[in-house]
Amino acid sequence: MGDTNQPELPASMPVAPVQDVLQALADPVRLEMVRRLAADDAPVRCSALYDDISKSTASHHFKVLREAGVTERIYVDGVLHQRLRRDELEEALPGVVSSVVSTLQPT
Amino acid sequence: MGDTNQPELPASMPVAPVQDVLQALADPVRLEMVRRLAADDAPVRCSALYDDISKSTASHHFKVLREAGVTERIYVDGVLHQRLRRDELEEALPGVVSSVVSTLQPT
DNA sequence: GGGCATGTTCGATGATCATCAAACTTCGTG
DNA sequence: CACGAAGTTTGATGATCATCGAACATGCCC
Repeated sequence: MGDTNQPELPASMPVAPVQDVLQALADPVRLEMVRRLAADDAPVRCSALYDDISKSTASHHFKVLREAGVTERIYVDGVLHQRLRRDELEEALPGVVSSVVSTLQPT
Repeated sequence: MGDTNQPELPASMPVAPVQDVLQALADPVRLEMVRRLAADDAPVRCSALYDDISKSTASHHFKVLREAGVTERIYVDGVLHQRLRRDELEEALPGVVSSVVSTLQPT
């Protein structure tokens, strides 16, 4: 019917308590994911968010980020993407995302 | 001579890379310590920064915070205190401390 | 429908880390 | 100087978590 053929996805979590958000960001792999998400400021294909780890590990990190309310999943042209929930995060923890994301990465 | 009889303490670390700061803050015990430090905005006696954990555990957490450049040790009247390095943190990661500290704690 | 690509879930394994008690250091005080 | 208070260090233990491969789910395309 009016079905756009986009698969249904569970509703996004609210942004979790600071503790959990910090924990989510405090992992190098996840921080890099968030950096890449922030760089585009648009939904990004999952596979573009990591290198050198297995799909299952990546999926695990997606889950952690999602359950902390940092990201959400959306379909774009039938392809799963991750989106950084900038506005919600800015409201819950003003300054944190931009600060964390804009810092130079140590070698 | 001009010696104030204050014991010497090693110089403070520079604020560590974001990764390490986040890791330091991403522990409930340490976050509570930082909250108490921020509440006073002045050096605080070590023993006033925690309850329900052993001295050795507390000392471990102090070390983590210190090595991330989040806190430093100073002597006040011959008594060891911890101080939150607000200014340095604000410069390195603007908004993070105030955001993290001012959030309501979940029960 | 069959095959392929892309993510997720599950179970197991190894590494990291929070925790503690005990021994040690250091300072202040009687 | 001996004692006590306050932190630190060390070594051990248990819990948490990042990682992987294998099996499963889902959507796309020929």
